[in-house]
This record gives sequence, C-alpha cells and structure tokens, in this order.
Amino acid sequence: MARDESGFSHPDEGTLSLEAIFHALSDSYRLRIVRALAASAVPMNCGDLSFGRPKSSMSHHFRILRAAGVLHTTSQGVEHMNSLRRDMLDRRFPGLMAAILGETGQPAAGDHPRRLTPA
Amino acid sequence: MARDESGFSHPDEGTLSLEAIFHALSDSYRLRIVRALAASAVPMNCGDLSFGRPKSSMSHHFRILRAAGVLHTTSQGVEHMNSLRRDMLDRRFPGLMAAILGETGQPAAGDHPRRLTPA
DNA sequence: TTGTTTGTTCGATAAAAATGGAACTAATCC
DNA sequence: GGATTAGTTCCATTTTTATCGAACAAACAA
Repeated sequence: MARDESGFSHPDEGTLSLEAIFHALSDSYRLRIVRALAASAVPMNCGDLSFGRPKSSMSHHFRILRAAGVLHTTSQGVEHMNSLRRDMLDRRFPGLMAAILGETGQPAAGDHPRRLTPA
Repeated sequence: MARDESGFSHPDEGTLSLEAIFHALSDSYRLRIVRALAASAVPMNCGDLSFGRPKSSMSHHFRILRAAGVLHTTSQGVEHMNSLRRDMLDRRFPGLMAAILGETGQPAAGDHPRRLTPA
C-alpha cells in the first residue's frame, strides 16, 4: 500500500476489496469520473473531472476511488493526474470494468445470455 | 415496478440503476447473500441466508437487494423464497455478475487482459 | 518574495445507512 | 380459536458518508 513517490497511497493488487470497489462506484460523481477516465486516452487532472462541484467535495471522491484501487493519481507539476488502474482491475476482477463501462464483449442484449432455465 | 402477486415490488429491467446495484453490493452480508444464491441451484429462503444476524437487519438487506433488482422474492407458504435475477442482470449488464462471482470466462489472471498500452 | 494555480486537509453540519428490539402480519397447523 | 413459523414494519440509536467553506501546502512563475 505504501505511499508512492507522488505522496499518494494506492492499494496493492492483493489487497483489493470488491466491497470497497462497489462502494466507490455507488456514487454518481465517482461513476462519472470513472467513465470519463475510461473514455480518455490520457490521464486527466482533478479540475477536468470536477463537474462543477467544489474542490473539497471532489477531492473526497478521488480519495475514495484511489483507496478502493480504482484509479491512480500522480503529481505532475501543480496538477494531479488520474488514470484508471485498468490492468490491475482486469487481472483481479476480469470483466468487471468492461461490464461497468458497457463494453460488452459478452453476448449483447437480445442474444442468448447464459441461463439456468431454458427459455 | 408494480408489486407482483406475492406483494413484493421488483424493478423492471428498464429502470435498473448501476449505482443502486453497486450500493446493494457494497455490503458484506449482501454480497454473501448474492454469492450463496449464485451457488444454489434452487431459490433460498431468508432464514437460510441470515448468517446468524437478527431478522430485522437481514430483512433490511433483502429489501435493498430487491429494490436494486439483484434478487427476486416470492412467497411460498410462510416462507419467502429468493433467487438472483441473473437473466435480467446479464441482459442489462453483460458480464457484471460473472465478474462479481469470479466466473471469469474472460482471460484469467496471468493471461493477456486487454490493455491499452502494450506490456 | 509575492502571487497564482491546483488540489488537499480540517472541521462542522447534514444526510443517508445500518442495527436490532418489539410489535405486527400472513400462512399453516393443531 | 390458539399456537407456531417466517419474515416484515416500526422506531430509536448509532455509524458512516457526503458536502463544502476556509485554511493550508506544493510547484511554479514573475
């Protein structure tokens, strides 16, 4: 978990908790942050992800997402750059982020989802 | 959303909220309920899923899961039988439940998860 | 060094969730 | 009818989260 060079602490892959991740994703602003980051090819700073809310409020949301292991923050000059920890999440919970972001890759709606009882 | 024959109200597929689902899954007892139901071939009653906690507390957790659309409850005699709404969830958020339950079906840990930046 | 920008931390308040006892309801049995 | 079982609802309490202004810190520029 150790604080990294930038002074932020990020959980190790081994200590990720699905519960904490779900809690992190159960807020609409945090979900918007995750979706924006997923759609971006490059890391984004906090200001670009503040959706017009006060800095202190958003700082709180970033902290929750960071502590859950959903995103990674690093300092670049005065800015704090954020990116999804997609590789780690995909290793630890394959399919989770894809499902959240709607990148199906799985049978789409209308197709034959796996079902216990035949249709 | 209408209350069904059994007197319980369950959300329609169209009104599912990812946020509400995440909130429902952000509690450890609720996650245990979901996992137990996923592992069971048949619906389970509330008593079998109470993990030794008071009835009123668990009733609360069942209500949250039901309202989020995660499970379906129906009366059978004095008992309330619960089952995962797996088909609906799979249609609406393909891969989500599989990811939660650890049924990968996706590249497993150590394999080549889709990555934006080549390894 | 003073000022600016970007974001964190602090602290107080408000809102939301969780907990569990007690009373209650519905189905079932005797 | 009375007793039992299974779970819900009500209510009060506690715990956890969210919100946001204000003070603060770090990096940088003039």
